[in-house]
Amino acid sequence: MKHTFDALCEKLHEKAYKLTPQREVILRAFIEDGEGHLSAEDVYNLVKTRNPDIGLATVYRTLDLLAELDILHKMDFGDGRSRYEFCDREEHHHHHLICICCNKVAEFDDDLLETLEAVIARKSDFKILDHDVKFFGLCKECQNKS
Amino acid sequence: MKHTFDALCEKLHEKAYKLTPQREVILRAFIEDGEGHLSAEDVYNLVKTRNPDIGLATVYRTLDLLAELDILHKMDFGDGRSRYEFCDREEHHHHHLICICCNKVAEFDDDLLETLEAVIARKSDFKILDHDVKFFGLCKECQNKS
DNA sequence: TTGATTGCAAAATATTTGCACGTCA
DNA sequence: TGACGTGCAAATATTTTGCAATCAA
Repeated sequence: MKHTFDALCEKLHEKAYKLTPQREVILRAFIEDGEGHLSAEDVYNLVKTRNPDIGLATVYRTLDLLAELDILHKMDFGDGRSRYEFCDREEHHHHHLICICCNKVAEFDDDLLETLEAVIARKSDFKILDHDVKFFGLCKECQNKS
Repeated sequence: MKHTFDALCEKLHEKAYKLTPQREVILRAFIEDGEGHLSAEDVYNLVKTRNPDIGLATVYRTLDLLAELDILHKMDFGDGRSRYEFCDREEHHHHHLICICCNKVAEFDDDLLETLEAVIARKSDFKILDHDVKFFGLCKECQNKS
């Protein structure tokens, strides 16, 4: 928790960006939120309780910044809005299980995908830098709904 | 090619939908286009040469319809617009390789992912119905640019 | 005939940008 | 102090929707 702020300060300093209350409170929203997968509007609403004057544009700009600094990872679950979570949780081997019934997003850890990346690298001339793997289906609760 | 139209007619009939020139010409755009991965605007532009009076809203409505009929598959490459390709090409084991430099989309066939799905099904209580796998990186041309 | 379908324009949604003002370093 | 950052409103971009006119079955 503390080290996340320290990392922010350091990375901001490196690129001559400034530490502002808005940036701090937005990062705190992610630290305090257990769920992850926050959208810009989610963050905006969380942050407004502590900082009612913050603008939505600032939230967007800050999320971009935090993604550029490799603190947050921007992702897309196909519902028309971008979502963000901490990069370090995205250690390249956790995948998202998206329930098409209740829209909950669960996670699954696995590194089998590295095998697939190795196959692709060998068979094609494509240099893989990142991947995005989503599984759509029914979560436990929705399976039992009938 | 012919069978695609027949499939359309049959599926339309089943649900009491009508076969209109607009629907026909939009489907034809996909048949005649080799590349695939067409966006609504791509389709609109292709179709306007034969049917200059068509409206963009009709294109959107028809793409939704064709997706509902399992003729097209709606997908999202994270560039802020939806793209569509024939369902039968999406036989659950071809993945997309998206170049982060030139935005070209290549494809890669593999069924290794079925192994991963089996692992997930066994270890979690999630019933997988579909998946979406994208790899981001540099295509051959862009690797040789710098 | 008649309900589905269309084209148009307006609305909705998510995100970005210009700009005057404010603030961190 | 001065460049960076912010809030607001307006602009974009994509997709959706209301509605009167049109068309397929």
